[in-house]
Amino acid sequence: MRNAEIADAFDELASLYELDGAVVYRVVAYRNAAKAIREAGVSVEDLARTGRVEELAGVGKTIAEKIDALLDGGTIPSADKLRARIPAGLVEITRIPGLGPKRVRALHEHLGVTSLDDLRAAAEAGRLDDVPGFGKKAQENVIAALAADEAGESGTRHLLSQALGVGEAIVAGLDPHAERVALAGSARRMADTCKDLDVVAATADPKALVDAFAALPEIDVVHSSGAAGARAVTHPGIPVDLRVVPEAAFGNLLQHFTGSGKHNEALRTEAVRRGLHVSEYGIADDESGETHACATEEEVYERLGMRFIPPELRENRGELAAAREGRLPELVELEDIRGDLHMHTVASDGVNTIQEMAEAARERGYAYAAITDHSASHGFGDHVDPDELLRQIERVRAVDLAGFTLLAGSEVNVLTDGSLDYADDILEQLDWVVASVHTSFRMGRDEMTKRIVRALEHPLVDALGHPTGRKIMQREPYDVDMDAVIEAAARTGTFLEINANPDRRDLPDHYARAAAEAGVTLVIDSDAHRTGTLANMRFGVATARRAWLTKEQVANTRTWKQLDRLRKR
DNA sequence: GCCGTTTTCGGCCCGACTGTTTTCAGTCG
Repeated sequence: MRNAEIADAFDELASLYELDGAVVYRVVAYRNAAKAIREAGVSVEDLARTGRVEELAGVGKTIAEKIDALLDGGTIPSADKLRARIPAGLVEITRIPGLGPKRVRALHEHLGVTSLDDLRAAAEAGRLDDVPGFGKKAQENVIAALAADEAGESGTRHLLSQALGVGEAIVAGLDPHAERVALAGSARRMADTCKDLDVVAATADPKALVDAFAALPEIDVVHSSGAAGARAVTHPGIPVDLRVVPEAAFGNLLQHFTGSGKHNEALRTEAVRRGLHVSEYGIADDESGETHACATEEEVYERLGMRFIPPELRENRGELAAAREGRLPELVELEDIRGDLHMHTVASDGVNTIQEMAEAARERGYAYAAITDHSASHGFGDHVDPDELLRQIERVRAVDLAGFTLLAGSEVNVLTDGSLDYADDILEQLDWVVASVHTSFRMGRDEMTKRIVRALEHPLVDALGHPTGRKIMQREPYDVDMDAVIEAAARTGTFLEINANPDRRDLPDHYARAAAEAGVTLVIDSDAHRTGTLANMRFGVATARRAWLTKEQVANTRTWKQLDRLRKR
């Protein structure tokens, strides 16, 4: 059973208990366990089978037993019992903004509501008034929320690349009007997706700043505004929260709104034990009775006895203990990247020539790049047959740019049996080989695992491209045993790619971290199909940073000569 | 239900906002 499936089961169990009226701490415990399972990086089923599942933070005896029951019988008995009592539609209703577990329970008990349709009928008939705690306003809100839900306007997440574009424009637009302004939230943490944008600012004149905010070209409509900030929606439909404080507390505000929620929760729990209470306004000290405002984030962490934690690490995945003990990794940076080893040209589905891609790569400051067009059997777009590949190699070798090495490579398809679609005598003539799965995504887990492991075992495969095949919010990863893939990469000395395309970011951060811990070297590639998208490298580096990777764990922070010596061939 | 440089029991982050209330519970981030 996949980690995601086990995690889903515990998220469902949490929702069921919540609707059943269980104490919130129990609900929180199940949610925390679900998060730990989802982000585990190694197979939780394997951990459970070997009696090690309680090593996960947030998983104790009871949840370990429930995992065993789930793996053996396919369901969690306590969830079965709750499901018999709590209609499935109620969980759906809690997704309506403003309707949490308590109020949904009240709707169920007083009106017999069991689904979104029931809720709509009750609201339109004006029967919500009969429920304690519900008034006229609640009725209006429910009707509006149901309409927004039907129009698909609620709860949509946005790719980081889209959110960042808008967020950075807003920050630039506010910059002349504020002492300090910065993007916070999941965008600053460089998460895969963002629900909204959080912008924080410091100024002595909040009113003027809010007015400037409302007048920005990116802002479509402002929903509410006051001295503390404003809430608005941008033209691309991304909600934005602007929060304003005096400059003296800017560090607290930035720290608070960068999150993550889980990071802050754990940070504060730890602080309370030392008599300190952290909020967006400062750090309150029980002993002195005073609240100390921090102008910088560095000071916030310092006062809590920790090193500064880079935003990408703030997910409550062990960063607090590491910061306290001074063992945070020195994370890889965009400036460390010396070359890009996966890009396409007009020879397959790219839009620029070899020369153009090479020049653009050199302009980015790289010392080397590999041209890796798709291989012969590629099922879509143009393709490169073996004879054409030999001519392509000649064309690549003919490019002469001072101080820059252009490598002849290929993104070779891994066929369904794990073999490659160029013969070895062709592959041997290439400087660099990325092997990728592009067909038969839905094959069974064992078969897919064998297929990929066989490709990793090929002596001429330097790296495995986009190893899970996921497309963020569009396509699930292949059903593959990633533990086995990581083990095979470590054993054979094959690099695993972090594909930097913002809708892939593949390997995902939790697997990249597990891979590095298993001794695998990662390679971060843009997979650019035009000169402009070479700049996607930043998203790959962000994923690497979220995976706690250092410069040493990333192959292409090295010179080509050093990298050549590091690889298996 | 989890967890432990005060604890194996008794705690478990912090504040804003909303709508419904005469002082607060519920929801959200």
